Amino acid sequence: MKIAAWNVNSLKVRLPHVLDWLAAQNPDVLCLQETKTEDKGFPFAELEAAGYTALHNGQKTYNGVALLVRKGSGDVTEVHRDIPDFDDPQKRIIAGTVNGVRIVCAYMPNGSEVGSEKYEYKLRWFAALTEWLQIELVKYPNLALLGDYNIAPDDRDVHDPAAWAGKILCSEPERAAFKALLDLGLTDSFRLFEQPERIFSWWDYRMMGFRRNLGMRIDHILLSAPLAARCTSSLVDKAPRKLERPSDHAPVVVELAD
DNA sequence: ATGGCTGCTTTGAGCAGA
Repeated sequence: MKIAAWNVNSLKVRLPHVLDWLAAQNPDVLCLQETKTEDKGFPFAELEAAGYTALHNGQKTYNGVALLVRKGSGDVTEVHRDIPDFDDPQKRIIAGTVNGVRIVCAYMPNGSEVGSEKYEYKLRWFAALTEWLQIELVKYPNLALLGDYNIAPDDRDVHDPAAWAGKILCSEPERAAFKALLDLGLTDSFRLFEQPERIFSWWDYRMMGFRRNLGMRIDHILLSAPLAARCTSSLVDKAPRKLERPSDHAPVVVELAD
């Protein structure tokens, strides 16, 4: 089973890249972040024609997440939107069960600047997510949490750790929030394998960030223990970042043995 | 050196992203 996550930074703009990537990679599940559209305007028909069932939790202009599930990979059941008992108008979560795997697609808050109101929201949001997943993991032992975490968990995940020390995406409270998810029994699939140095999943559009590989690894696939045991690969696919008018994020992909 | 790109918005300067 191949599952992936990709922050597309507007699905309207990126649909051709998404369709090409689905055709080339044939994933069972692709989780999208930052669709930036309401259901009205979401390309259900185009994705259906490409062989994927789409489930969307969207809003106008900002945020928005979607689950794309390949027809033939099994039905999507128990579809769920948003963090329960967490009052939040921002559409950041969609979950569903596919082929016995609980897929939680998440677009974590950016946080803007350490100490800002948005930063406080980010930390509260992570606390609510963690509390919810603790319960979910009892119900769904085979669980994958994937998406744009907006956290670089380690200095290895930052192109210039000294420059970013204590800054947004790298601050200690954010890294502690990431670790709190690991403490639930989840594993960063990327670190299950030996990886080359300086692998990132996001590069700033400015200053030729991609060409100079000035990036951060902030998109992650966390797996519960039974899924980590089945994981045979975890990587970042840089190819779509090289296309014309790319998203600033690249897809992250794992494969699970049957 | 606080810019730099890109996408969005009651269409055009301002916000947000990371």
